[in-house]
Amino acid sequence: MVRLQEVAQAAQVSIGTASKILNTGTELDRLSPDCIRRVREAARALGYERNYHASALQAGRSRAVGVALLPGHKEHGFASGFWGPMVGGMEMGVRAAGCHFVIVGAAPELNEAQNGLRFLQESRIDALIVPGYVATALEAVPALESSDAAIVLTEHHAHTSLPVVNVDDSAGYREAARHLAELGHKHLLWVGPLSGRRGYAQRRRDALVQAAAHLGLTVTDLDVTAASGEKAAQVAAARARALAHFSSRPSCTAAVCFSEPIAFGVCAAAAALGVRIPADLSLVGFDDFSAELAFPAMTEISHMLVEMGQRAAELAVEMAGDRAAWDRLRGHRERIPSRLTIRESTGPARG
Amino acid sequence: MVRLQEVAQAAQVSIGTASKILNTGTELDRLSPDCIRRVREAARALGYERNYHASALQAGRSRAVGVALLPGHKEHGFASGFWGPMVGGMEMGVRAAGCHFVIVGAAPELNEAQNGLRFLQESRIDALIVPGYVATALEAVPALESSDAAIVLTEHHAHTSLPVVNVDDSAGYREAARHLAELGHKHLLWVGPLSGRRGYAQRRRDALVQAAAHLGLTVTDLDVTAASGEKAAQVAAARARALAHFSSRPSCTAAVCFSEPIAFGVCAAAAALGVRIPADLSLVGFDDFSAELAFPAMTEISHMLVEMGQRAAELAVEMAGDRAAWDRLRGHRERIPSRLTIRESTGPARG
DNA sequence: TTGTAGGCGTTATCAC
DNA sequence: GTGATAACGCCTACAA
Repeated sequence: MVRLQEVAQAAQVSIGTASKILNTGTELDRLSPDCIRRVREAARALGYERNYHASALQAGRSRAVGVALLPGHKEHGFASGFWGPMVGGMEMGVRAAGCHFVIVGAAPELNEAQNGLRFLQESRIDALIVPGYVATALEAVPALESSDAAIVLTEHHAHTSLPVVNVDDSAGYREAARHLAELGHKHLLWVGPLSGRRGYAQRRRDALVQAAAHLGLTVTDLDVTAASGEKAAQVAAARARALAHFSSRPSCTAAVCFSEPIAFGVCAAAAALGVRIPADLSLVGFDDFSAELAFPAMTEISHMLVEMGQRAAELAVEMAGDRAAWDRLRGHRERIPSRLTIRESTGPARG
Repeated sequence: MVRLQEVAQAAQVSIGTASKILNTGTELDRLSPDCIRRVREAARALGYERNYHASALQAGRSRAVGVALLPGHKEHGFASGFWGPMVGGMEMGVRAAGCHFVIVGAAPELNEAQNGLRFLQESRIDALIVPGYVATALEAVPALESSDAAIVLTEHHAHTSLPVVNVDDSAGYREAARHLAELGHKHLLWVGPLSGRRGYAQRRRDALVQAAAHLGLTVTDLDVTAASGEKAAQVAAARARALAHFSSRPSCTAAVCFSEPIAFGVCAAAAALGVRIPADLSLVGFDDFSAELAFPAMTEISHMLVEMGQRAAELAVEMAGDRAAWDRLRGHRERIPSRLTIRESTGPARG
């Protein structure tokens, strides 16, 4: 390891001068260009790199942001594709601010969120992001809330005074309705769970219904409530319901689904019945994780997870910077609009 | 922030004693139980957490492992599901060793791998993992190689003296052949690219053909070479070829595919033709990212990416620990066998 | 413009 | 059993 000391020696300057030139970049204008050059060259020649820990120790902060991925995220995320895009977006956001990015896992006796809190206290990270979606996240919130630190939540719908970044499901459904209206569709089919107590399904359907009404379209419901949360169960349930529905001559020329598994189920039913997509039926999914695996490639509404992660990271970085931001962002909520990605499964309404 | 100093004061001991008790845990047996208790209580009461940077600075190492995700990984990974499982596995491996896990991104003027090298030099991380698959990774290797540091590669097939963890594609195809043989299938169809210069396709097909021969099964080829690397193009190409193939009465009762998109294409063709899966045709895919979206849920060979990431992390941790391991692991290669996950798309051969 | 002293929080060493 | 002291490498402030 090359120390600043050695660089200074090689360049015949004091360690303080070398520090200014290489690391802090302050008062550069007051130093002789020759001196600056000498130091820079010496550093390069010796392969000097500043010691992160020494620097962080003295600065009192780490320029690092962490994300606490709770157990549910991993299972959910690995399978569904949630995790990758969101964490990727965070990475981009963090990186853009010149900070670095740490994945906070569990520790003995400490779950991920608690460990994140510890990382904050250890000043191993300056800010923490805690994604929601899973029950554990909710439980963790009181502790987070009371910790008075730089913490950002994502996809969190319960009360909190911490800043939150959520998806706006509705935007994409409005876009979908508009898109289908432009293609001449008059009668839409909503395919999704009608009975579950999950707010998501209701919000999504409401968005579609409202937008449709606004555009003069009707919406018929096709209830798909799968036996389990497993994707395969949802595909199968949707397929079975769609099979039944499309066997009688249906009046709807377009189906808008609650989720990707449901859309794939409808797609499978269509293929089995010889219902052509999009000629006979336009199909819109939601999630946008594996849309290209469908045939034809599925038009889907995307959560915009990359953007969500990125935005959460930006807020985290903002909070990491100055404590004034903690107050400024108290109670802050923002919603990233979901967006329709048009592919091959939507087309002009059947004449 | 609570310093060790303050805890020591509160507990009426010296700072050195407090350090032994709270952080290093050495020589605990030589201290009075009462003293230990006092210190522990004071620490808890004050909410003391060791300062990570101070500790890392003095120890000369960070107990952190990084992964350099090159640009290609992100695009590839976000879309395909590579990234999530692999990084998740790494996280588990790193965590199990009590280290923490950093995502190394690009920096101005530095790509991810180069930045990873810098992180190593800065002793911001003790070891670095560089996943392969993408061209950038290959280009980065010479620099990594010559850097004499704790670096592990994954899925890297060119020459290097750094330790490498690769997938063993073949294992899963052997399993698939055995599985199908047990179900009474005699004639298999290989569906994949035959002409491309990609080693992957050839290795996978070879594994299937060999295993089949061994079991007394025949293998017929169905060449699917898509116009582009896009998944949708591969699905469409596979569907078109399969449509043609299955329109004439085919002798094969089972199809084994090169990839998940190809398997989805075959599945779509089967649905369109009324070929029932698995009653008329058993279908095996490869990748295992979205197998549950198919109807019926697709039997697929999994890359075992979680295991791969985990194993790479274990090696990285081993190298982080002592430099002796650098030599011990020079030229080390290991292969994680891919594995068949049986779902609903395979069944007894059509009588 | 440059050098130096002091401190960031922890830990290892060694006398007591 | 315990308590000073000197690193770890960098940065700020102040003196020269």
